[in-house]
Amino acid sequence: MKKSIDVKAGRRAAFKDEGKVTLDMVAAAAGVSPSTVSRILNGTATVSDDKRKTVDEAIARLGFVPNPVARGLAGGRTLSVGVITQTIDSPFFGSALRGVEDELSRAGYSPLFVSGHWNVAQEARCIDMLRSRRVDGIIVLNGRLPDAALTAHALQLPVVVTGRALKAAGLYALNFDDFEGARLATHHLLSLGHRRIAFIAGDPRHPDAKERQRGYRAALQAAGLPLEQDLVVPGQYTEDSGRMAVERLLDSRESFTAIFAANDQMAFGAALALHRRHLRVPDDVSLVGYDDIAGASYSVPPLSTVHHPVYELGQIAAAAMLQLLAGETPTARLPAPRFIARESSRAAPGR
Amino acid sequence: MKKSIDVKAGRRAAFKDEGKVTLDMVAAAAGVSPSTVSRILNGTATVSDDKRKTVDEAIARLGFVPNPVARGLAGGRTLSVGVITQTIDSPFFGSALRGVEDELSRAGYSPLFVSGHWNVAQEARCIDMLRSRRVDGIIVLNGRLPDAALTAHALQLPVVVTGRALKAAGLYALNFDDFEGARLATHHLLSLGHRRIAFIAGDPRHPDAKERQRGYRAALQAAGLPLEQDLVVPGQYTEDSGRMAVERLLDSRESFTAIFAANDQMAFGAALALHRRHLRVPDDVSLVGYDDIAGASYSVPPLSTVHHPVYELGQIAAAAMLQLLAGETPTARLPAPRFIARESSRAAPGR
DNA sequence: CTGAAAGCGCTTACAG
DNA sequence: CTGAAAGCGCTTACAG
Repeated sequence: MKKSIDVKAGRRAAFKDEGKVTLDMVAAAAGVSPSTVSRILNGTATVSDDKRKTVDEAIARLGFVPNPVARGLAGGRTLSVGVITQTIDSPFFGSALRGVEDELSRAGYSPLFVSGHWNVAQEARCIDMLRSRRVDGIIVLNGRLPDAALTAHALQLPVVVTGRALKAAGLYALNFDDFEGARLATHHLLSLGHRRIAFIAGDPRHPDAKERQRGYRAALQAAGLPLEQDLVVPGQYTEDSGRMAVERLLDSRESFTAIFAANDQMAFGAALALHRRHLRVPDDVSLVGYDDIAGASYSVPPLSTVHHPVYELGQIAAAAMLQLLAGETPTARLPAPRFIARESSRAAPGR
Repeated sequence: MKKSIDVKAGRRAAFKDEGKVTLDMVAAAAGVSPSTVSRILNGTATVSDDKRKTVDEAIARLGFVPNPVARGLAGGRTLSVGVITQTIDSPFFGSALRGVEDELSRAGYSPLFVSGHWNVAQEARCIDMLRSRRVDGIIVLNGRLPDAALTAHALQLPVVVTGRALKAAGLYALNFDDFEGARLATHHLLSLGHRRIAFIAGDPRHPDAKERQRGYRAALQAAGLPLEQDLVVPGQYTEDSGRMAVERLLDSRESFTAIFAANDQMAFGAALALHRRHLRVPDDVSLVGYDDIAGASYSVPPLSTVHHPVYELGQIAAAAMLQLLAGETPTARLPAPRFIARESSRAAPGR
């Protein structure tokens, strides 16, 4: 339900008008036409050096700042790009947002962040909202929007999407190698001599969760170990689901010497469950997470995990968007995942 | 350095034009003037019921969505409010952003998030950017901007600021009671029988850090205990500063049975330092934090801390902004801090 | 209660 | 290389 708000009334009552300087004023001050000022501003067409100089001076002297709103109306571009994030306060995507912001602002663009909450309907509404605000392009950070919806929008304005592999006109997809990351993590545990490695799976609705599980399996297989179905327990990427998964595991009396959780948040939940049962990490059980979120290096003990360069993800996504906007074809790829051994994992007992 | 980007070229080459429907088209379809459609859209002036009906139908049939960019230019309002956050990926402010977003979107407004990075110059640039984008108002989440700068801007457009007490025309300030929160936390430790309670102070450049220290002192004083300067160690609100503070404390051979860290991040660092020295929490040392950030309930052991309703902070700040925009005077206050006892604190040894 | 007209601050074909 | 003019899609006094 929209409240109706009489802004003008409030404004009139309380705020004095800002003494804004317009492009026309600059033109008058420099003794040229507005068109010329506009051209200089945009680097369109060629302008004689002396005119450019007087105009530049006038701009500086008057402290002129172009009005992006007017620019948006007249030129069809708003210098803003929409960013659909799932939860704006996510520990994982937070730094991606910073990466986007930093990269975009270099080129004079601003991000418009909206949250989809992993909800298709909500994400669709975000896109409508962003398009009604005439953003120049849209960056979609993961989410559950169908590929078809994305490719359809990409026909109308540039789209960069993360978390899936997809090829289409006007669209660029960026994806982490979750398979490889999970393989590395599992391999780490194997190389420490662990043979019975439990796996706490992520939310199966996320494609990355499936990839991570595939990586876990592939590593076991490469080591010639069988996949024990009983050591694989479902989770939802939340702390609490990690805690419950370990409780279930412990109650099943299945033996294991290590746990690989498909993300750090579940690993934290797992650590708590182990602590409650008086099992020590890593003395009794080795624990490995995934993502390397902010808290990972300061948990007790510090968590061994797979690091994804998330800040770079944001930066690279933004850079790709700028290329798309410039009519170029992006080619950047994401850096490979790196395993970071900290203190939550050590050699298996008796080795 | 700004890259120059020829957007139009890219757009022309790759994207087909969106078949947008304009207000004029709606007017034509409904057989009324554009003015009338505009009035109906904005609830300005009175319109006869039958016209309203035909117009509403035309809007629905054509799927018309007003263009906020044009609205912004013509009406002087953009239905967007700037939000200066310090670090967009902060564990503390993250949920405030969600609160802002949720509340604003109810009224059809969108937030424009920018990061000030606790840097006055950067924050000032953010404000310039937001104003050049013609936001209708600005919400400043803490930060270091001088009060004078804020009150000056508030003369021109509504400003809501958190993290400081300030009264001025067009401005509304919202502040947590950090003094009280710290008093509660210290009192909790005292009531458990702790007498030698170390305090890890926050970044002294943050006013809340001073308030928290005041609260600590006040509680000791109320209990008739002297303030031991040697038990107060400086920190910067980061995990690492918490870790170092505890190391310093331990090296000083000062005796203490509990630690109160001025924020959770420092408490995590403290916990790690204690762990490294083979001191158990809470068996050997009780530990209390402040903020109740996301990880606090899942650290090992779960951290006792002071909870500030940060999501509500965002919501209330946004609601106050909407009131300011409507020419009303906000009166909402923030809820009081609450102490949450978890497992990192327990009775002092010998009690 | 409703329209015609001007204007918000820019950009961009169209001429020259 | 540069200007005059039209236009982006709305809102809002001004009349009636």
